[in-house]
Amino acid sequence: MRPASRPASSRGDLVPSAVLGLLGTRGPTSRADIARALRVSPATITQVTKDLIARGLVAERERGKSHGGRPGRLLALVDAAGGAIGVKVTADHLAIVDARLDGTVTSSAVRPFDPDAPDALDRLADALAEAVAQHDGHLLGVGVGIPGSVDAQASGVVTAPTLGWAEARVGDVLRAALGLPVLVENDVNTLAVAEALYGAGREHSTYVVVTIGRGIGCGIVVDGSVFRGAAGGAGEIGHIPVDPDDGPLCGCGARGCLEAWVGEAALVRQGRELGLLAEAQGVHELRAAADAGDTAARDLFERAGRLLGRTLAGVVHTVDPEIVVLLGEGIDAWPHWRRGFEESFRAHLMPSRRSVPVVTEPWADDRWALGAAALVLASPLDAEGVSGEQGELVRARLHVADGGAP
Amino acid sequence: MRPASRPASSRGDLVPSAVLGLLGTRGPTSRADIARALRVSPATITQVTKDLIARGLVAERERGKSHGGRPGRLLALVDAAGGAIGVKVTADHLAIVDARLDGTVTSSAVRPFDPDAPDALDRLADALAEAVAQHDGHLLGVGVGIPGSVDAQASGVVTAPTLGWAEARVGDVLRAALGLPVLVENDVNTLAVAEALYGAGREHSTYVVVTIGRGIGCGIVVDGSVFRGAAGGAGEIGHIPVDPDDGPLCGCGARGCLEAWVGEAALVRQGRELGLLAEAQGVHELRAAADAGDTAARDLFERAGRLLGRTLAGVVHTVDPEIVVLLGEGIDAWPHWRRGFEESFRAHLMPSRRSVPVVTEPWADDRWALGAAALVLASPLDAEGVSGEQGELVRARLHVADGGAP
DNA sequence: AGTGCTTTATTTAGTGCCGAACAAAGCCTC
DNA sequence: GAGGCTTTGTTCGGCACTAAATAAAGCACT
Repeated sequence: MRPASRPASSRGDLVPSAVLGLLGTRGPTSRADIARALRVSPATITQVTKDLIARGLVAERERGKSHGGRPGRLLALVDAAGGAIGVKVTADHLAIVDARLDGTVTSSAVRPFDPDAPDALDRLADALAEAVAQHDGHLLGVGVGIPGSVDAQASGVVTAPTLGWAEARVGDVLRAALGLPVLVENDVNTLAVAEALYGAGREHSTYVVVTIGRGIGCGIVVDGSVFRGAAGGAGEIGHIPVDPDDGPLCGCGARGCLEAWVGEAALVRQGRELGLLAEAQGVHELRAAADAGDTAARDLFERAGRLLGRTLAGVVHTVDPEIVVLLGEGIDAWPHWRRGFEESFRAHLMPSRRSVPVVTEPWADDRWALGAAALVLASPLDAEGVSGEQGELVRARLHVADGGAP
Repeated sequence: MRPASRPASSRGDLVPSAVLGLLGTRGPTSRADIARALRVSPATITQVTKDLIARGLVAERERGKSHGGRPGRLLALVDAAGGAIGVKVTADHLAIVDARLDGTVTSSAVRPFDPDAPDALDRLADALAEAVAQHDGHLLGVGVGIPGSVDAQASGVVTAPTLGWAEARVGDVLRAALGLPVLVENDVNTLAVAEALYGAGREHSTYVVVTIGRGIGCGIVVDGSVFRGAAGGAGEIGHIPVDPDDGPLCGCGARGCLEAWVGEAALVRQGRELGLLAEAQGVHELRAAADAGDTAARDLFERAGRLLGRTLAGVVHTVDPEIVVLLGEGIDAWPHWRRGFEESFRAHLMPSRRSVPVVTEPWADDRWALGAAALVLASPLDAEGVSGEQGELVRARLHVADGGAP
């Protein structure tokens, strides 16, 4: 039988979680504003908040401003009602953060990591267990960002060539070891989720988040939630073919992928071929050369920008986003990419699309891990059930919060 | 204020419409099967069908087969409980069909049409009024397929360069003239909707529908409903840049668009440049030459296939569909495209994506217009509210069906 | 001050849908 | 054919949410 055309729509009991999530991300808000933001009736908000106040999760604060009528009573979380651990897994290290509902990071750590080790998953669990033990307060769950494909956030079966993992049951192992809800997602998608909570998502509902760094990635956000494709593999724009004559071999096995031209390894290789870099030098030195005015280095970045611009024009035609957000550990070289990018990108867009905004965001080292934590912190807002059963568990934990009132 | 992160989710009252839509497209079905297909509880189906039977819209039929237990009573629409008019607008003609809920076409017509005429919209309304007058039975609404961008199905503001229309208020004009619900959509998206109802949608929920013909288009279906992008412009893959050195000028104003290489006009132009076609000859003769074994013509199609294959590989990486469906008035030449396509497409896919199925569907002249009609016929199944207020009106008309019982 | 207007919050009656228990109707095995 | 198993369909109590009416609280005019 055909899969039902309508996705269960998981009715019921979303509003209390949504209210908590909203208060966590937006701060004090009046009942009327909550009702409008969540598109539910004011009556519902009255009922729900009455219950939340009785349970000690939410409290009334001062009066808000009048907008021409009776001013609202602001409601706020009693306390940072929950936190989450986020981890980004890479080929050589783990980045781990402890974050609160409002997106502030309370602690941050980096650990060496060998994904090829036979007990790699256990080591990952150990590192997370340590972070969990150090956490102070009520912990909602653990988010994991993976450079690869994840079948579903809730199950967490991972296939990641760069880590040498195939069908690794990351979710199951970590859940068993930690006894907490665990959400696993492609690393770029975690950034897209974080962006939806704390970044572009505040202003827009449909956009793409493009990462520039070791690889080229893309998270697609549609109506406020991350679009994953049929098997969690949407947004792999690093492997869009960009060269008619095949081009360099990519790590994925195909030829002429975008990433094989403008990924970090490709840029370094080109820099060495041009004699710009010595053996031990990397992309950092390449950028320094361009900063210093080296025309060969500048041309190199400019070519990369042109290629990226042309490719993103295709992505924009396919997805039709409101805006494009650029991010990633390579973003500090963007001024050099930009010259090639802007011209090529705009020239290849159809007129109705030509003014789509492209914005860059500053980058911080813990950004990947914060994205993973955001996965957990966003699940109360996840109406479509992308986070599945594990999201339910996070919501359940949010409800039994021990309060922690002073 | 930021647009709410959750799309209203339009609670309530969806099930009766969904039941009618399901019975219309699937034929007689037992209550238990309906409940499973719609993912609602059997209790709800009992209640809803009781009401529908009382109102004369649905009737019990013979017993079904036993699946090891009590056999179900099949339920069916009392009658083809409604029909819809669909029209496809092109630069030189209108194709109009009258279709029933199950997708059968009861009448079909083609009228000359000049979209540049100052009263073009009134002429369109006249042609549709005639079709409406000729319709026998209960009419649910009118669907319009447009080769261009449509802001939203329910409002129907059209920007279509090929028709010379900018911000044309197609929906408003037709609604005023016809007094019926009118849904307007990009023509490729109407095919995607039809596919969701009667084609690939029966087996899959996330896929892309690619049209080959005058232009190259793409409808993206996600979880059973059409993905439109931020402004209804998603899927414009005909304007993905495919040539690093700019390439031929496209109708959209940019250079090197896919469509400028493999659209019908481009193929004909290339055929003429190669001396394969005389002045008055077109793509039909080009295909005939390839059929007859002309190697130059064959190479021409093969090159087009390679280019399409490479581009679609990029689309597959971006969207991650379960399958790719090929369609369109140019599909009869597919065997010639295919040689170039298959090799190029597969070679540029990453391993995990390499086995994505590509299927072609037979083409008929009224297919575009049937797609437009499907827009209306699908709106009872439209849980996400893509069809908006006009979809509500279609549902309302479905409910007050005059029955027409024998 | 008084009257109206606007916005916020609560109360009340009602609806759509669900879960669980139960009844009905066919196959199976002994 | 008697009971058991399986699947279908119904009943009933309950819950989440809503619309509409009402109260409450501020501003803006006279």
